[in-house]
Amino acid sequence: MQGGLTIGDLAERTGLAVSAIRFYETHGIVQPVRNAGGHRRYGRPDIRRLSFAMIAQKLGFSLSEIAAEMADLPAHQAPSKADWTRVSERMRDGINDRIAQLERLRDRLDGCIGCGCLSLDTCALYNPDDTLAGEGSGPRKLIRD
Amino acid sequence: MQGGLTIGDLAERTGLAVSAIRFYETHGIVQPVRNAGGHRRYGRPDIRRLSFAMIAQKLGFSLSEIAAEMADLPAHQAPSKADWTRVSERMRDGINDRIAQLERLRDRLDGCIGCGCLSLDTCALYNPDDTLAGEGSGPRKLIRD
DNA sequence: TTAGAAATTACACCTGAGTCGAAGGTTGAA
DNA sequence: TTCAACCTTCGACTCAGGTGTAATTTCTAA
Repeated sequence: MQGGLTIGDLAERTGLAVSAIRFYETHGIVQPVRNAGGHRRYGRPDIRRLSFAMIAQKLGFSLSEIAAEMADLPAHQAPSKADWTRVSERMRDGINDRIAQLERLRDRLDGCIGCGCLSLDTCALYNPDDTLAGEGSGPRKLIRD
Repeated sequence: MQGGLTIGDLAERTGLAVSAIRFYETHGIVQPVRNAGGHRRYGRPDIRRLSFAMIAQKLGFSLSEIAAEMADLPAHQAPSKADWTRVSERMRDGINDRIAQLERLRDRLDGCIGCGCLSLDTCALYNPDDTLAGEGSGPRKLIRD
């Protein structure tokens, strides 16, 4: 074992699959050192880094966004209380934005219920500035006109 | 042409790519007939069916959900005003659910800002009943304990 | 009639967030 | 020393929602 947690230990402690932890490594979320045999060895702060990433994912952030957020933090070091506060405030703003977007959409839909026009030219639902699914890989072609 | 719109006509009228319309067909959203040469021929109601699908997508529904919704409606027929009202009310309910989910999440996060515990055992963010991304293919392994 | 536009199919490829399996190497306790 | 358990890499596969390409056929207007 010689200093550090194995990937299996980390998987057990975080509930993540071993494969997922390796995958997160490709995104720079954790950066384990290697022992003589080439096996990954993690520090205790990595548990917290992964916990952090898991929560951020639940909040709707992509792995790339999470990695960008974590890049500010020193590798091999757990996010401090101040770090967590700063990042979680940014997260809350993101959630609020999404709520507001959905509310605007719902209000527009309310205006349309019972209308049934579905006209490409006049329907208010056709040209919303904000599209729900900026996430994912939908049709990139925007509806023009 | 002999009766009906070509897939190109439909693409032009809806703003969708021809390839996307064919893809929607595999999901049962439109069901064109074929002419003697094997080309797809659409009716005018299909414009409305596609418009309907595009709006529903914006509202966050998957193609499968949309197809299920459309299955109630007669194929080759435009959704009537009553159909549209019924479906759009269901959609609004879906949006409201998602807003409520996000609000619960935000409230929990608010409770955690400044806490910084990130403890697997005690953090309220770890075991939320509702996960933001029920969509997509995230880690299927749930966090136990 | 004939050029060329538009249609057809089938298959490969893309992102994101992973999972799974094969084939082989390392570790650590008895 | 042995041997199971664990680890390594790499590539393929998943799912959604498509896009792009190739080879071929059909349609339409001059």
